[in-house]
Amino acid sequence: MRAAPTILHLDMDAFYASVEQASKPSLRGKAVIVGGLGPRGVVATASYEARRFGVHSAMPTAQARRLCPNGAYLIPRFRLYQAVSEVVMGLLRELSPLVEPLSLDEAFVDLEAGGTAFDSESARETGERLRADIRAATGLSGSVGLAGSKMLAKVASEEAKPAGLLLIEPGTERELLAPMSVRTLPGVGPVTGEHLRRAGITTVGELAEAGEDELVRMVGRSHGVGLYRMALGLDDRPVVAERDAKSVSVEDTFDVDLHDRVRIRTEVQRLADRCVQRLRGSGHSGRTIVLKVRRYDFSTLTRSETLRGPTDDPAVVREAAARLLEAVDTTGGVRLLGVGVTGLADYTQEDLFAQSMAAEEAAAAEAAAGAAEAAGEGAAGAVGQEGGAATGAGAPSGSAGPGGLEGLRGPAEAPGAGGSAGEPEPAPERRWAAGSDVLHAVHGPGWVQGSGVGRVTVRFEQPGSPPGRVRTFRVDDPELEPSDPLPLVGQEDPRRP
DNA sequence: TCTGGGGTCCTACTCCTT
DNA sequence: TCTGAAGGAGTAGGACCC
Repeated sequence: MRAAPTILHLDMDAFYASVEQASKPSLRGKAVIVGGLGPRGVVATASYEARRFGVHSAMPTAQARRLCPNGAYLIPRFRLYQAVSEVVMGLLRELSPLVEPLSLDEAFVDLEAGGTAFDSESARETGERLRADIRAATGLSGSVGLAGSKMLAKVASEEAKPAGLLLIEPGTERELLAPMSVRTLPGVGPVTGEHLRRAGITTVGELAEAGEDELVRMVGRSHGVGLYRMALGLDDRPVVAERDAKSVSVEDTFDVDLHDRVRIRTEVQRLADRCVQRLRGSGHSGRTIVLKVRRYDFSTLTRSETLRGPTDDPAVVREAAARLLEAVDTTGGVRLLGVGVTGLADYTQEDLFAQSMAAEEAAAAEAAAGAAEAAGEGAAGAVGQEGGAATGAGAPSGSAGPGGLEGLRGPAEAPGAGGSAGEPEPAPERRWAAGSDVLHAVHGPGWVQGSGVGRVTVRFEQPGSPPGRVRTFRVDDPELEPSDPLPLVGQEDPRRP
């Protein structure tokens, strides 16, 4: 084990909610809940004020609303969080070339490799300076853990929350860990935790006492050995700056279960296209196509197919996903569909056979679809409740997904809006998602506080300004338009009148 | 109104090849 | 030619993390 506590773990406090509070002065000190706002949405992050009401991550938003009815409920704005995260990661890279991001708001840094710390004192100074720099650059607070290993540094930052710093001195690890819950250790979730509890093991100390053989017997070889080592405070995993992605996937949960087979097929095709877009965006191709289906009863199954070579051809992925779907019984309804690609490569060696098959099958499918349409309303009739775009039933509750401003799409653009037959549609009503940024020609920048019955309520304020005033407009007010988020720290927006 | 989305890793099993 | 062992690839499911 390392002698010096020079592994730093940074964890930003209630990151998404804190960014929203920094961005919207009227929300500071208030309960803010960021997550999916649809009927099946869940909480991504709750501010500390909201946590006092019992709201926490992964809780269904509906439950959060019952616990905290007066909170501000906002959709995530991933592009903004990404931008803030890049600022924070930039500060970490000034400390060391060995920075391992775990997510937008968390990272490990090997301070010794960067020459910025070599003992407890210099590590603590570096950690304190980092926290100050982050606050100056973003206005946000982060918690810092310092220890001789990644596992301990992460435990330390968790203990330091919120807005603190904890350094675990070498030699004190076991004493510190012993009284902690086994759930403190990474890799011990609800299932393993319950498993251990039934065996009478609830603390890390009891885990260490149980011994390696007993743990292996209980939770399997790999997990058991790992748990035992962690219980002793042993962890020699290095900080790894570059990690190759191993899979790319997209999935949608629908507000209402899908029953219609045609609609399910269409959604799978759409997901396959989105997945390939992502795949190409990351500069990869992949060899194994995975279809994920969560049924009405929440049971989840996956089906996969491995091609002869990696592909990034949407037609190939679509066809593979469609073949996999054929083997799945969707009777009873489907609440989630997903398409993923694994076995990634950074080159494309097209499976020519698959490609030509795909082209042939696509042509055949098109011909068949044309024939079905010509045959009349039969297929459309089977669509049943999900077929109507007007109700929005069956639309994915994807507001928690990347691209946060999805909610601003008009119904006609929204995925899952349903297949509309050739009739001309009236102009869709503009939708304004709670929390999204807007710019008004007269009043300047603001954000959507709420909308409904043809009205949208906007609060005009920006980072650095005092809490702003609220005004209500018609949803189709031509002077109101969606806009990009403003930086959290820095100059006021010049567009402000 | 129960339970998101995007990942990683591990285990167990089957099938095929050597 | 048949049989069994070993190992790798593919597949499916589950736990966990943020």
